[in-house]
Amino acid sequence: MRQEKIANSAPKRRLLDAAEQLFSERGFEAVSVRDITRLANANVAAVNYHFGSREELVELVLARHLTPVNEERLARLETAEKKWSGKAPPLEEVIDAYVRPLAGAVRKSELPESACRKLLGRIFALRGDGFPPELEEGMENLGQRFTRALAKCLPPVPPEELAWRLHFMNGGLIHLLLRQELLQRADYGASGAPTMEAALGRFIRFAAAGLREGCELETPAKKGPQATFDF
Amino acid sequence: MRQEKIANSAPKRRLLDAAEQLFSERGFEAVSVRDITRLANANVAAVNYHFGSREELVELVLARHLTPVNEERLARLETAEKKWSGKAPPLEEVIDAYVRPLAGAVRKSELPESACRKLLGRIFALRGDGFPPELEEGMENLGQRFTRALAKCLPPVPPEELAWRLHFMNGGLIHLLLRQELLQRADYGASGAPTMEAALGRFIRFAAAGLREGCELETPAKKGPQATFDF
DNA sequence: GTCTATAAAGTGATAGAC
DNA sequence: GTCTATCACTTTATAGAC
Repeated sequence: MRQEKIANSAPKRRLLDAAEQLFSERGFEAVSVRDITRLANANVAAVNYHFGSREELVELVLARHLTPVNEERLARLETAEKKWSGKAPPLEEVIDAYVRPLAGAVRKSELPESACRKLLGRIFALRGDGFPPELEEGMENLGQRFTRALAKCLPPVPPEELAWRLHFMNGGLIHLLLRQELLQRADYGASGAPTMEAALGRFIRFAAAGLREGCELETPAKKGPQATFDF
Repeated sequence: MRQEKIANSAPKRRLLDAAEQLFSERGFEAVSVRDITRLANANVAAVNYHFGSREELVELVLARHLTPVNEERLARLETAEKKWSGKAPPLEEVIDAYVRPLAGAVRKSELPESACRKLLGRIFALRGDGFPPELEEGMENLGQRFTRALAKCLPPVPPEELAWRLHFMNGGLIHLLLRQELLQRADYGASGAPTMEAALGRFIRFAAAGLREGCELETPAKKGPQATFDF
């Protein structure tokens, strides 16, 4: 018991922090054990002693950041569904349940905002290639759960079309996390408001409009100009 | 002169093909010179002899695929602008100029469709980190050129908001290229039509709706429900 | 052009001293 | 828990034989 406290204390923490920072900057593959121990001021053998292997450390980092986000996503979705008791919640509220937990994770993390944001982006970008089966399954379930919820919000959108649109949405979200610095001007958000919240607000509106495409026009008259352009 | 013909013949080609295939599967960082020479049935020294170094080979692959795509993007944009002589072309037509050249590149390439698609995705995902300055500059110019064109299509969208929306759009596009296999059912496209064209058609409609968000409602009455949900 | 041999540096992991 | 020393590879690149 007392041992566990010692095991979780300073050096292990330092290694974890160093690893997460480097992973966020360079990606998981491009960081060596020696890079981590150097930054953490620890011995070369420390990673293997504390985490078993480099691979186990990577999987720990993945799970540590992914699991709470996905759990909160599901919790928020259930809250929204209860709130609207049976009926489909507004589309924006479902998307909000999907993306808002990312802002919470960034806020709660001890990493700097940009590092945590990029780390989350790296993690989601890894999905389907290099993900441990347990996390892969969690993402799969989450995807199905939200797909069903969104389908209820968007009855006119056929399932295959919806799948594609959600794919585009996920791409936008990953890019938002991973490459926000490509929008170099940092002075967008007014006052001291956290950038992440503002960015997600913009994202929700963009994604909602994209997902809804073709739904809002109940009047058949408006369908004319849309058909003019052929894809 | 005769020497150049020999230098560009079979072995060099085989190396290039092998490299592109492996890069598309694993990403540029995860492929070693030995992986390439092994797949190309060439000697370990062949890459250095034919391309100078691993890095130069990577940059050649980047330029080979990126440059023609970006050139066609600009050409199509200019064609569209001439066609509408001064006035802003329809939004969908500008997005089309931006994304359709990707389908052309995939079609023209000797690589299998999925390999070429993923390779292009890997390339665009690399932008801003690991891009040679020349290509970085080209992407920067292209981005500014299209941003101006799209701003003309979307006068009600403020510049910062447009920048964010284009960022989301780019993310969706990269994800479409890189991770299309996450949409496992391959039987979406009807008949023998190339998947890439169909996917881009869907993407254009999604992106256009997202970019246009808030523009189509001229009637102030409709703004009520939108403001109900606060971001 | 192609090949072998080798240099010089880096990788994850571990045995065993302290 | 920490550290050194070391193993067994792998990496890119090149000199020099053929």
